[in-house]
Amino acid sequence: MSSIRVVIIEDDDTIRGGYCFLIDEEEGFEVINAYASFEEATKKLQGDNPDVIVLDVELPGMNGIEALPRIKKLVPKASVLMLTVYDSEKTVFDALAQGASGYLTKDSSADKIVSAIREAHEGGGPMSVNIARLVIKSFRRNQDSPLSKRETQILEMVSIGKSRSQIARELFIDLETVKSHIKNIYLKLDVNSRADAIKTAKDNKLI
Amino acid sequence: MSSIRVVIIEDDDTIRGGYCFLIDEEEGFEVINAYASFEEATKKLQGDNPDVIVLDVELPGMNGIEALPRIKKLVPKASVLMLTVYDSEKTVFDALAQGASGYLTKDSSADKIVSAIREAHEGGGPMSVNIARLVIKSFRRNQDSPLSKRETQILEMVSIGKSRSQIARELFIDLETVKSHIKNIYLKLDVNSRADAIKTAKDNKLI
DNA sequence: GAAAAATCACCCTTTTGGGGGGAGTTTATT
DNA sequence: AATAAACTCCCCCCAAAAGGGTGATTTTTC
Repeated sequence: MSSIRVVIIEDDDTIRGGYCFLIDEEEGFEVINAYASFEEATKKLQGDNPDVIVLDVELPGMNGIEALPRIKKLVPKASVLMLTVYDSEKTVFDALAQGASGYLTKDSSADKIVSAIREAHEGGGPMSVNIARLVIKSFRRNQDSPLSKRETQILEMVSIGKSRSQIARELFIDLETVKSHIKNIYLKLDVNSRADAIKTAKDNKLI
Repeated sequence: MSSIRVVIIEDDDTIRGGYCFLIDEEEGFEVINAYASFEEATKKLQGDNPDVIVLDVELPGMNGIEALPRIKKLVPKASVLMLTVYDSEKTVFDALAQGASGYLTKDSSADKIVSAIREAHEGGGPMSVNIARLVIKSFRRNQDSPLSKRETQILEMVSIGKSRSQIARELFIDLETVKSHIKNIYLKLDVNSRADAIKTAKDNKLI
């Protein structure tokens, strides 16, 4: 069984050194290379042929989020584990959308990071609890929505681009009924267009 | 410092007994009650005043997902930790939307469950790696989209209900240009309506 | 039995959407 | 330097859809 080939991209010398040592020491892990920036890594990354790349989000020059799609292009088979100090919602979701395999905050313990690398390599999705909390929160619906069940259902259909008549057909109700529901939705949300209704609803996690 | 009050709802006698013992034994935890179904739990739940509820998804009678909103209504301050054998995408997301605090598969080790209860109580979002993997996968964009950057951007705006003219205004381009982009999007996706475009795009994770 | 939700009806005008065609400029990529 | 892809804008057409007003009936729910 060969070792998991790890590459680290992290600008802070101390942290980089620490991770290097700590991961390389671990049984079954091998740190191939460590870079202080994406620019530095870019030419040698393909040669390194890493299984897992530990990528800092806050990087000088091109940041981790911007670098991620380029890295995926250079070494598509590598799993990328994002490492960050800040857990801002947008950054996390952007990273996940770009194909990050996992997301850890830097306050994670050494063995958490090591096991996260292993999990990422095995196809798992390691996440620190505060990141998971963010994600879970983003899924959570508002429990006291002003909208009725039917209204929520219809707004959901509106939100995926369905027309009134389509909705009417699919719910086996009259077009007029759909109009009426949408009118009430607009009233309750205090908007007067589909786009505004969708925005308001999403902002308030009604859909 | 008082103990974390835990209630377990799980139909399998053996598993329920095991969890009961295992959690109650733990320092700082107290199992107040354990039920075999939601129906059984429903009357006594408020009196139990739990901090964390461990809720099985596969329950006889009303299943865990259906029970979840009712439980949240009975004891809103309790964190609910879902426990399941199956990790189907829809079930997981439904549970998270209904306000589950965390989601574990039953193959999780004893101390993982205990620490998950603690994390849930502390406001974290415990998730087993396979669940996290699901969630991450759901965020991941298709890396080789047929759509151009601009087209993706416009489709994204279409997908949140914006009209052509709104899009034109916001992007500082002509209405005709937007039409043209949308025409090309339809061509590439082989559809001929907004709703179909959105559906196809989402199915293929283009947006 | 009152209130909220869900259903349907008919009026009106404006905007939007989808399809057809063509054509110029910029930006990559080779 | 050349080709392709992306981005931009222009014209035509017309049916469908959206939004607003006002009102009424039935079913659920509390």
